Amino acid sequence: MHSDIIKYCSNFVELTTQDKEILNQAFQPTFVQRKKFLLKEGEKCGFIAFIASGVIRHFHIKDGEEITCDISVGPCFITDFASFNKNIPSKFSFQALKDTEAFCISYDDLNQLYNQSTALEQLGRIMAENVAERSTEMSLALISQKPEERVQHLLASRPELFQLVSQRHLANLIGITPESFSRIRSRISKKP
Amino acid sequence: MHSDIIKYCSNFVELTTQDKEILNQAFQPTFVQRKKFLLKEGEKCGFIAFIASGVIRHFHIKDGEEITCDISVGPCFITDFASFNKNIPSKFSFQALKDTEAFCISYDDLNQLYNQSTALEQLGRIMAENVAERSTEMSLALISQKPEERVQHLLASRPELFQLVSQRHLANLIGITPESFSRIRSRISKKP
DNA sequence: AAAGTAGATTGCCCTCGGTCAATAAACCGT
DNA sequence: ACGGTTTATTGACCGAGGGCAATCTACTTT
Repeated sequence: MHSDIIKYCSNFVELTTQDKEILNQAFQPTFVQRKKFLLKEGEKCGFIAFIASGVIRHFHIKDGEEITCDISVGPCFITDFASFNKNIPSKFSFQALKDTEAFCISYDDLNQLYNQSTALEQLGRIMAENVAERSTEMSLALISQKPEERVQHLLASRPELFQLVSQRHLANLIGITPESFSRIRSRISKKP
Repeated sequence: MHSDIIKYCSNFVELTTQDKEILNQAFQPTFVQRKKFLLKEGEKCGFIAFIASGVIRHFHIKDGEEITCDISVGPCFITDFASFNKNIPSKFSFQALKDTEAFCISYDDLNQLYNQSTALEQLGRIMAENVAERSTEMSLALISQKPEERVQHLLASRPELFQLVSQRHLANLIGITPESFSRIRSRISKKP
């Protein structure tokens, strides 16, 4: 629902009635059917999307292969900041893995919105900080842990993903092949 | 110099005379001698630091080993958002590799500053977006490229680092051992 | 200048994960 | 329910990178 944006954002900042009004008007509802795309690599990512419900897979194509680099489960915000801010083609595609209810706002509308309310500007900052935090943590995991540790960490920290997405995508996410992912899993379940 | 903050920030937002005044007052100068620490892992990172000049190595300790996960060359801002925002112990140490001129602001002072000026709130958002962008790119490189590609990319994109930091640190940064780093480099210089 | 410490390089061996291929199972569209 | 496609698992083989140790060099420290 449209009002989910309000509910979600209220977790981070205090919104006035007017702020809520602005949010409601600025975000355009966009339904994305399972397997369809919210963004295709090479296009400009001219929006920030609030994913009210559903699941979005972020992937990049390398040597003809899709590399899944993130899985976003609603409610959350997604965008490609590099493309969004610099107005350049995106390196990523956003594909729905489940029917997804999204609400999008364009660059210009967003900046206008930022100028109208400090709470919203603050919200934008907090969202960016959260992305920064998450991907810093992800980089650290990738350079400091071995594949087997990363599998264990994934099992422990995001078990819900195993119902939502295929193992080949999960394997990409932690930088290994689907075959290794399968082998490591079976190795883990035998040993412990 | 203190005024470097103003110069740097002006690249991102328009600052009024008053904004400049506020910035000057809010940031406390902190000199960090080569090899000394701006932050030690386990402490709370209660500040955002503007690095006016110098070089800071970010590292995390894993199994008793230092894992260098970022190198920040001034001018730039650094912090650990996870620790800073949630007020929890940091997973990182910040060590100066060169004598470093930093200017720090505390959490409370920063939030006060955000309330005083939308330009500064905006600045905070843009800094966070930049971190998000950089570390998203870093994660992608780690999951989509092989060690040899990452070495080549590092050589191409940040050659200046080879003068500033030891190879063992650069090796960590791209998730390989110093020995492999050395071997891959010599392999590269022979082949093409 | 000497001694001691840290970094870089190289060799050897080994392991883990990558690659390729075959099979089996689950999923999909019609 | 059917045939076709995608996915998961397993096997066999291989090779890049890891681990360890020895050597050599460069840098600090006194």
